[in-house]
This record gives sequence, structure tokens and C-alpha cells, in this order.
Amino acid sequence: MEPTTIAAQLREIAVYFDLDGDRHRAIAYDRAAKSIEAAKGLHRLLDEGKLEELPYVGSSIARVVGDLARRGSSTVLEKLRAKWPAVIVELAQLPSIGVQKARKIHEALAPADLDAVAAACKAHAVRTIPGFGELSEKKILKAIEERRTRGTREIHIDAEQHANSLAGYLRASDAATRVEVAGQVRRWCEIVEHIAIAVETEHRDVVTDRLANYGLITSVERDDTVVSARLSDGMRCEVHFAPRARFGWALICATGSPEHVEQLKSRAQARGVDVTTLVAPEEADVYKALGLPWLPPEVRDATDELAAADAGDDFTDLIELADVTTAFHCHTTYSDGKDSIEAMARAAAALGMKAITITDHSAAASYAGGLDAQKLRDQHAEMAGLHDLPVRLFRGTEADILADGSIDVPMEIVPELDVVIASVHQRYKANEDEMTKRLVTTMRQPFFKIWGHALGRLVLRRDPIAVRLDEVLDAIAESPAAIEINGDPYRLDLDPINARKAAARGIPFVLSSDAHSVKGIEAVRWAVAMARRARIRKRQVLNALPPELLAERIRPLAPGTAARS
DNA sequence: GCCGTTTTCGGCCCGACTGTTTTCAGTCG
Repeated sequence: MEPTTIAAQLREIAVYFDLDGDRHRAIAYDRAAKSIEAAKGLHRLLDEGKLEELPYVGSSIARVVGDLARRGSSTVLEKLRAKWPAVIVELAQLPSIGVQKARKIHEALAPADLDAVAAACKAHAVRTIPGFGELSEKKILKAIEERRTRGTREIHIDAEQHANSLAGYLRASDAATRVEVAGQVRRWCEIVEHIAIAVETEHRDVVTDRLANYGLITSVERDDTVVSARLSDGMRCEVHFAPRARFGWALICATGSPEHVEQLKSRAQARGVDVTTLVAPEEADVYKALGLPWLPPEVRDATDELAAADAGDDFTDLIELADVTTAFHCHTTYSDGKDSIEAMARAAAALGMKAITITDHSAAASYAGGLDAQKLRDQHAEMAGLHDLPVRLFRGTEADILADGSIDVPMEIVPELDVVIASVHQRYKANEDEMTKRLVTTMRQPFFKIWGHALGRLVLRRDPIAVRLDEVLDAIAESPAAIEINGDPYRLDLDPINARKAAARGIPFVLSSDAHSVKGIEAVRWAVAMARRARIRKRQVLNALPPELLAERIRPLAPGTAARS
């Protein structure tokens, strides 16, 4: 079981102790949850019996964590769940409702579930409880309705952990011969609305019983072929079951998108194929029966993938992680990174990279300890002194795009740089006209630059900047420039839909990690996934080139070009 | 339940904000 899953259950236990009125014990579990999440190598600590070395983890919580990790639940949690109705915990986890309000509602109305709470709000029964009024009723109703329609939403990295954790738990069942994570996680959607898992089994009831015992599951609805469950944080979870002969179709259905599946059904009907009875243990067997090549999950978005396949595109030349030669957009201790140049370089090599671009912040990014020309030259001096590194080093900068569209890098130092990334870090809220003009100006700068985390969004946390993107893309297409697909799992920027627009203009890409630590370099896998969703091929990705060719393509000034000031 | 001692039991963050009140309880970061 993954650390985040264990932490979620510790937090659930905290809610119960809060309900019991044991505030301090609740805080202890909350703190332990945070500690478990932050722990490095939790399972190693567990195996070595060293859990209690973690802050806020004592002998009691260590035992609970051990139980959760080994068998997916703990007697403490089971007893507390038996004592308190699920509706209280669900209520307490709604926004603006906490443990106290949840308890008051339960004491006054004893609702069976959230639907009953919603009904009570509509009947104006909640406002009769001391401390509640008209506004509270409206807020609660809204929160319940939002949860019902949307469930909870998670960014990909979080949903992936939840899904892997649940899949691992189901794999331990002897009755499950194959378990695959499917759904939006498998399609690398930036926002995941529900988790989906496909299970190959001849004994569906056995696996369903095991599912119901998973520590994070609060309710299970059994259907014919799909079991729908609710995780304690509100996330919906679908498990698709099929025997071996039908697993291919089950995995396709579980993966989606729903529209893609509908298109396949129509196609099957037109061809007189019954996909539900077809003997097809693998997805490829189903696609083959429909006259199609196996389609990567990333392109199953019901835009034009079937038409493209019919026209001969089998998507085998989409960019892959193994194609990436150069760890792009990496920060070091010179600005706001956590690790040294050498450590970053060795980490890139360990991931199979042949080169790394060191691109610390520029002077305007004072909050991040940005480098001025002198510090940049100091950094270059250190790089020149690093011998016997397993990768080639590129000297770069992630320069701020200033309000007037100029790039915060002194012109006299541009010829000394191997690469310039230009990003917006300030004045995010400029209006659409200003932002468009600013970025068009930036892109038309006469030297080669890469537009970093283009729209500045943080998934589910910050909206993209206001800009007429088409105008900026047109400017890039006519200028020495490329676009970054930033793999930081909180950014994922430029997004796949807009990246397709850029790709259609022939604009080249770099796939970066925006790493601020050695671990951060691995985030390039999200950049690759976003690029695959945008149907980007290996030939369109600059850092899939061998480093010596990459160097020529990204050098800010062509050899012999004088720097202009 | 954890922590840190005044070493084996007492203390555990707090202020802004909101909605409900008429002086405060509860949530959130």
C-alpha cells in the first residue's frame, strides 16, 4: 500500500477521534499522516522495524501503519468504522463542514446518507439546528451536489498513486489472474475524475469481496460486469471484471474514453462483430477484429484517432520516454534547486540520458535566487571544471519574460549560452491584449528561445494566463523558437489540446521536467505522456535528437552571428 | 497518541474569516 493511501486512512482515524472528542489524539494521527507522506523509503523503514524513527510516529501508530501496509486495514480503523456511521465522515470531509458540524447534524437528524442530508437541507430542517442558518443549508446542499456530480477530482500524480495502490491490493488476490490500471490514469488525463481498474478473473465475487475490504473503500455497489465503489475521500472507483477470453474488451471499456468506446461499438456493429462475445484476451485482438491497429491509450480521445488509423497511421512513431536523450530544464542550488550540478548530471545519466540542460532562474526572479551575469559565469566556470561526468552539460538559463516582452538575459552573455528558456513568472494577470502583445514580442526576439511552461497554469489550482494563443503560435512559427511541454505534474503545460495546435504549425517541442531536485528529473515521463496525447512524433521533439545535433538546433545564436543589444 | 522532560505525566498553534449570533463556534491554512 502506498504512503498516501496509508496517510489517508490515518486521517480518517483522526476524524473518528475528533468525533469522540479526543482532539489531541486526532491531531496526533493527523501529524503522523503528514509524516508518513513525507517519509522516504517507507517500506524499507517498515521492513527494518524503524517506523518509530519518523517524527510523530510512536509504537501505537507504527503498529497501525504496519497493519495498513501489510493487510490493507487495521483493527483500530475497523472498530472505529463500526462505531460511527459513514455519513459523518463523508460530511466532515465536505468543504466548509468539519467534524463538529458533521456531528451536530448527525445528532439532530441521524441521516442515513448524504442524500438524506441534502433532503433535510431542502426541507429547511438543518437551519433548526443551533449554529446553522439559511446559508449553511445552501453551502451543504451545494457541496453534496457537487460531490455527486463531479465526485472528487485529482491531478494525475495523486490519482496514479491511488490507482496503483488499489491495483496492487487486488493483485494479491489468488482469484485475480491479471489486474490493470485503466481509465483516465492510463490515458494520462491531467485531471482524473474516477479511478478505473480491469480485473481478469473467473471468480468475480471473491475479488469483489476483497475490494470491499480495502481500507479506503466506504461503499460498494455491485452491478453486472462493473463494480462501482467510493473511496473515503469521495473519489469514485470502477472495477471491470472479465474472464480471460473477454479481457481485451473489458480493458478497452475500462480505459475509455467513453466516446472512443462508443465509436468502437458502432464500428463493430457496422462490421457485424459482437465485441462482448469475441474471444479476445488482449486489446489488440479486439482492435484487429475491427480492422484497426492497437491504439495507444493516450490517443483514445475520440477526436480523429479512428480516421487516422484508417488512413494508415498506427501511432508507433509517437514519442516515447526512451527516445529522450537530454534532461531538459533543470535547476540547481545556484537558484532554487535542491541539488548540485554534478548530482543533477549523475541523476540524468542514471535515467539513461546523454545530456542535461542546466537552466537556473535569471536575475529578475529574485524570489528564486535568480542569477545575474556574474553568477552565471561563475556557474559556467564550475561546469567547465567538472570532468568525467557521464553526461554532456548544456549551459542555459530560464529567463523571465519581462512586462515589455524582453527576455531577462544580458545580450552580451547570450553568445556564451547553449540554451535559453523564456518563461512568464510575474505579471500573470495582465489582460489578454497586453499578454498577447508581450509574448509575440518575446517570440520575435532574434535569438532562439524555448517558451517555458507556456500558459502558467497549475492544474486544478491556477488558471492559465489570458492570451490569444493563436497569435503567439503564429509568431513562434515565424521565429527562432520552440515550445516546452513541462512535465512537472502540477503544471503539464503546454497542455495536449493546445500542443496539437502548435504541432499543426510545425513548431518543434522540448519535453522537460522542470526539475528542482534529482528526483524531479523523472517528471519527464509526464511531458512525454502529454506529447503523446498531442500526437507528437519523435521527429518533432528536439531533445530526442543526439546531443550534438540538439546543440545546433537550440543554440541561441548561430555561429558567427553577432549579438545585438 | 506523541513528545519531552521539572523522567513517567502534562501539554498539545493560532489568527483570519465566515456565518451565526448578539458574543461566539467552527473551519481553514
